[in-house]
Amino acid sequence: MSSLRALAQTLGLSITTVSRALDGYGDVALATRDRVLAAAEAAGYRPNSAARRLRRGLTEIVTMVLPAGPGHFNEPLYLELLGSIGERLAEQGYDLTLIAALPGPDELKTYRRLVDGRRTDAIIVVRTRREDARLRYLTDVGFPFVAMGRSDFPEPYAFVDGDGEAAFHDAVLRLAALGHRRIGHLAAPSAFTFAHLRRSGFARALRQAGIFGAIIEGSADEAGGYRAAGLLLAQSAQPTALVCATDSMALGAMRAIRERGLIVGRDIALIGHDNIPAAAFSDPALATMELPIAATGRRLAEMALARIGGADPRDLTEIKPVEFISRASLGETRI
Amino acid sequence: MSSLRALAQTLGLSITTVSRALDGYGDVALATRDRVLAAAEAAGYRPNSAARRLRRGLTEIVTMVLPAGPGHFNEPLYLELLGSIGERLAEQGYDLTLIAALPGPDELKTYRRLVDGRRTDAIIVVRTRREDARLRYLTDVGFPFVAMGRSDFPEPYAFVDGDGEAAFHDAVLRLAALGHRRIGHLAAPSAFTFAHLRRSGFARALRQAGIFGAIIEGSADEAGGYRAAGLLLAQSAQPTALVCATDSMALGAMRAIRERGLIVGRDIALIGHDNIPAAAFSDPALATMELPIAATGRRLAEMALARIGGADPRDLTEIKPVEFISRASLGETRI
DNA sequence: TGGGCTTCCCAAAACGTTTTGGATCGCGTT
DNA sequence: AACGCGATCCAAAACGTTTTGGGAAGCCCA
Repeated sequence: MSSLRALAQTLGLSITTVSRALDGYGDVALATRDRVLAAAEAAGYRPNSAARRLRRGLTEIVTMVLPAGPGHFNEPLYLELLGSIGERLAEQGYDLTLIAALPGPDELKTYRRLVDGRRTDAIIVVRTRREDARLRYLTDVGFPFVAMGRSDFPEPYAFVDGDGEAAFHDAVLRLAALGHRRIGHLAAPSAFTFAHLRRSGFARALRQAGIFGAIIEGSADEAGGYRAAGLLLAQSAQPTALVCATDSMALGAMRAIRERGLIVGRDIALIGHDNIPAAAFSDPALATMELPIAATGRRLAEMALARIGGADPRDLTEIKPVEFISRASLGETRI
Repeated sequence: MSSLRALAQTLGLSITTVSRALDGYGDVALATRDRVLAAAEAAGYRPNSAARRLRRGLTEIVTMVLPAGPGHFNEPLYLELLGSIGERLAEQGYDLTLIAALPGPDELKTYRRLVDGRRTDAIIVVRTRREDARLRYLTDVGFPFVAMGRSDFPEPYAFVDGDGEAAFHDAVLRLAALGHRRIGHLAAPSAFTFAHLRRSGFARALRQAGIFGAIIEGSADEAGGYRAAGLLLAQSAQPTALVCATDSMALGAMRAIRERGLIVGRDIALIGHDNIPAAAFSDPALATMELPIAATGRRLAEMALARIGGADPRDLTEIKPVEFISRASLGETRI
């Protein structure tokens, strides 16, 4: 209905002029431009996106591939991230589309379909792994992408990440300052870079403070934390503090600790990461670390747009500081 | 590069024939068809979606509008929902796009942009309200949509919803059977239909069992539950059980209860709704009710596709049963 | 007067697909 | 011998936009 042609007809102008008026070219008389804008407004004109996309060879779509599936999908973090990314993209007239792909042999198929079918202008890769075939593939075909999180991938790529290494290093030193001398770490699967970095920061701080530590790996959810904490607490030299790779794991650990008759914050200090909503309301409230998700999402969106515009990925890397949030689970000074 | 034209050229066929061969028309000789399919496969041909969309007047996109913003966005439920909707849509070659829109005066603008710009073939509306201008608008302009949740909107529309009324009715009767005689309800804002229905079921059960109850409304998150529970517990006749509109509220209530020196599951029974991951790991584990989210998402996707195909919304309504999940917060039999 | 420069406008091509409305050929039927 | 018909194929139009490559006035200056 309300096409350029119709608008042009009612205005007695050519399609070209109307189009250029709407796009704000200096090419068209001011009076004409105002007339066109008024008419477009009145007619409720919205350019047909398919036509514009076909002509310009751009989809005006950014796609985020979610690590779907049990234990992966239900992280509150991602929803907030989606919200902020979408908002930022919308400011530029871009849409955010979502697609699920489990890690595994078929994972790349999803990416190939996106790339070959020109279904999107850029891809946002999340949950990066140390060895990540997705980054290799996208780099090889020269497709614009942005990663949330880092990878061992050697070539330059755009990313935003929290400084998990520093955050966990800092957390251990805090515990040490409180008097803790045996500290455990519930690590997430080390194939994920974020897990690896947090674990490294943890280990570095241990060495630096010259104190004793143990690391046990579990899945990054409540069940994983529960199981890993159970194993750790069964050891002879029980830790007096536990630093967990994620809040979900920490909540699982809380239960394991309770079941052993110990009290979080008194017998064992507990720290998580993410600051999920439930963390502030656990018993006791969970000390945690927070990466500002909204800002991260916006930055990811901006980087994606920049990559579409041809920006060099070398200029698009950002490691954000992580804020420590002290809560009751941290306990009082020890000794 | 790999366009129909290129394919046709290498095959010595017309664009028409190649196109029809790929679409499986009976119009083309079997031998030719095989030849085309093989060539397409070899060339890695993927139809340009913008061109196809322009020509067919379909976007092959379904859009979900998320109630963004604080206290709305961070519900784990929606992420899982997105995953299952997306998966089901992908089976039909449809993409799922996401857009954020806060309830408020500008909310409809978002919907208008979607509709007028033909940016999507169908819209999924979530967090329905009793008075919901979105349903009115979409119905008036005749745009295909599917709602997650019901509304007082009088005209027929497609929806999937959990039977919250029955679920809360049932929950109260369970508590009554355990001996509870004073039961409180932490309601979510009653403008939302889900909150209204859960409250109705609660109230109906009270009348039926002839027992005493109190209802306090709060926002549907931890903070709202904390506040509402605080108010309720400050009353003279303290309830012995609390039924909360959402798990998040229940987790907030837990903290309020603890702060008064009461023990959940002993002094006060507590029931939530949603079965969020944190519910199983709270202290004590939270009894709750669960709507199968994955199935709901799939159904929503199917309904959206059906509406795009022109199906009558009258045939697309489904109220799913809600499952009760008993956990420690329910406590033992009373009296 | 005429050439050159702006300013404003436009016709037509192009993006890659689907679909319409035949065209061609071979074969069996009348 | 002419006709009809099924089986294959195809040229061209169309979807609605952006962009290219000018064209027509109007004005200034020589």
